[in-house]
Amino acid sequence: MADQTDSSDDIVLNDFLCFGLYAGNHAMNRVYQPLLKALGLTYPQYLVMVMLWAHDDQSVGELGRKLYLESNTLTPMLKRLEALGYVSRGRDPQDERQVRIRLTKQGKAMQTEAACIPPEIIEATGMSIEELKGLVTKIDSLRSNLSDWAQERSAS
Amino acid sequence: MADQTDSSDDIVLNDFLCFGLYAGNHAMNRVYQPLLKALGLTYPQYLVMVMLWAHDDQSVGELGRKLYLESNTLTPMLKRLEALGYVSRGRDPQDERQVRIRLTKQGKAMQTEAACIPPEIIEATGMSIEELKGLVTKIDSLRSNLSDWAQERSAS
DNA sequence: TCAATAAATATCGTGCACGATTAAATCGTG
DNA sequence: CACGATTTAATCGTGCACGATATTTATTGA
Repeated sequence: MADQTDSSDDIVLNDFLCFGLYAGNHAMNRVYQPLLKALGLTYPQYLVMVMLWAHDDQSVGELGRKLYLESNTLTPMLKRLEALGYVSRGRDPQDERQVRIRLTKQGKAMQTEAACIPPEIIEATGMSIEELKGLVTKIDSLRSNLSDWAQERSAS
Repeated sequence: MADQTDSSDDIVLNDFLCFGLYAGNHAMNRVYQPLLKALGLTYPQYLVMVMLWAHDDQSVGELGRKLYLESNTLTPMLKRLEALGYVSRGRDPQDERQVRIRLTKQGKAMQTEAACIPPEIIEATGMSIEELKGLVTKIDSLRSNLSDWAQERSAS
């Protein structure tokens, strides 16, 4: 009985954890929203742009693996980004199955406009860089564990 | 110049933080999904049920304040829970503006079925109770800071 | 070679999230 | 009492997230 805590405690803790992520994500969204409105981007669209700024010319699948999203979510989103004039979409001549996403001139130019956002977010968190680094590590480790568990689950 | 770290570091850190919450939330969703499918609930619906199990008979507004959601999200969700037979919706006779949400017999009964979920989630996190407690505290503190910042922003 | 399989993307339907707006009930103050 | 302001839900439109399925291209193996 030393290796297991009180189960009612587990319930509460779990609820707070799942809810914490849920609410934390929403709160982050709401901080980003006014900042992104100036760029005409939504939060998920911004994440796509961040990925492309880091590494231009990626396939839908590559973006999906990094963002943990699939084509059913990405395709419509990328079409919107294309309609906004920030990316181009085109089949890869070497493998016509793939669609390659590239930044347009306008999309590249946005990176400098967006540079003002991260410092604002850091400030909004009200945490020190050290605290944030620790939190990022913990959350990523949590995400990784959860992903592994879901993976094993679906395999069985 | 001692009070500000390298700004390029900030950019990376910020991107990882926002993305961490985003991806962590998704991962949590994906762990819950197969468990909740047995109950016929979605993740946000489950959160509503958790709130009602803790305290039955709440108004839409009360639920919204706890879940950080508003009627535009809650009303359709609560109607679905009503259609599923888990809650009832009715105007408060004392204040006809309010709609009170109550668990049905079936909704109350589900609590015992759902009791098996939290321990599974705890296991899926692959973390110790102490680690989780620390993480929950940190994330909630982050959420609180972000909310305050968004609040001040919109006020100005 | 060519049919079966696999891989990559797209489509469709449902449910959440949220800004903006609307409608109804209540409250407050003259 | 009356009427404007406030509170509470609901409605509408758009975009994300995702399960299930379809479509197209590439690969593999008799």
